[in-house]
Amino acid sequence: MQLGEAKQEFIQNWGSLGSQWGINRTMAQIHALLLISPDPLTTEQIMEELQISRGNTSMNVRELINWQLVKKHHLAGERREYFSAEKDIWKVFLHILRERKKRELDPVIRVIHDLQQVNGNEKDRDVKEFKVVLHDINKLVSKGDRAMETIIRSDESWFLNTFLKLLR
Amino acid sequence: MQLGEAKQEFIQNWGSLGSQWGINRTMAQIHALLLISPDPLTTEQIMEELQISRGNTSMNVRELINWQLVKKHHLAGERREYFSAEKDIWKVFLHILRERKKRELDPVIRVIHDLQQVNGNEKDRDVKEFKVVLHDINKLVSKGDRAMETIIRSDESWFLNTFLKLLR
DNA sequence: ATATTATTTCAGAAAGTTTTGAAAATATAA
DNA sequence: TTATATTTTCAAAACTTTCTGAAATAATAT
Repeated sequence: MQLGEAKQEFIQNWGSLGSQWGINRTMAQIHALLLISPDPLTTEQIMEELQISRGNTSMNVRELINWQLVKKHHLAGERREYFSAEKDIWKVFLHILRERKKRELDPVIRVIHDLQQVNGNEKDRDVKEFKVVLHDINKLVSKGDRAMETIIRSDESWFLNTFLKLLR
Repeated sequence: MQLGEAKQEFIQNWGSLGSQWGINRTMAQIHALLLISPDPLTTEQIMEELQISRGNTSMNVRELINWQLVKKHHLAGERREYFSAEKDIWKVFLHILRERKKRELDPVIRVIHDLQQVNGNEKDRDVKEFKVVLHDINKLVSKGDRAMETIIRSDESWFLNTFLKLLR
């Protein structure tokens, strides 16, 4: 397989992986493109490579910057902005984990906590079942939350060497 | 807050959590409804509670059964089928993990492996960058894969007691 | 066997999401 | 300042996914 073909394949796959996990396909494709580019790219180059519009590029690059997966470069004597991706794949993973925890897990934890305050007679089967399920979910989610916190705070070597060797 | 209201809230939230993670909203809502029902429900009851069509109910219940999150009951002297959800939340988590690994991670591992066979001069910056990125992704994904395998094979008590206490 | 009730299927409709592209805003150059 | 290059915004269009509902199929009862 030749490089151009392999790059295309990689970009398409990264894109569909993203969309299966609720991340905009184009956002994931731009990320893939920047990941495998040795040098930062301009908006124009991204548009050209992925055959997408200026607006689409602008919106998704901004979102990638919010996720801290991509950063802007201002080159001396250059009007255009250049963009590059974080290349350390462990950091990429941590940024995504942190962002999704903040956007999704944290709100869920709040809702579960509120719902556990439901009024009702404990002898009522419906109330009992509801409380049991919420209690169990709360226990698991809290543990997941603590695990994520630990991973987010830890560095790669700790995680890979200590945790994964243990799991083996 | 009263029970009815709390149930609705829970179903809505479970549904939107699902859709953020690429799982059909209705499928997640049916799952939520069955999770908090002390007894199995009929198609009719699910349609009524969630205000959805027969077809939609049928398709999503089948999908939940594929994921092993829901099972059918045939009651003696009853023509209709009843459905209930797996209540052990750790098992729910394992079934989802197993299913998504099989459907998404496993194909990605194959693609990454294939793409690493790309031809090209190592001195070419593009080729070099591409290979480095793929090598790094492959390393991380393989480790994630092994971690998931271990979790899937382990039972609750092992995981919660040994691993999570360690992470604390 | 036929009738009755329940379930599944799937084409078209509805709803939701993403993308375009032109206009507005912003930034730098002359 | 005005001109030119670049980026951002957002309404409408295109695309994707999900849902409906009626017809087909299946299962049980009479």
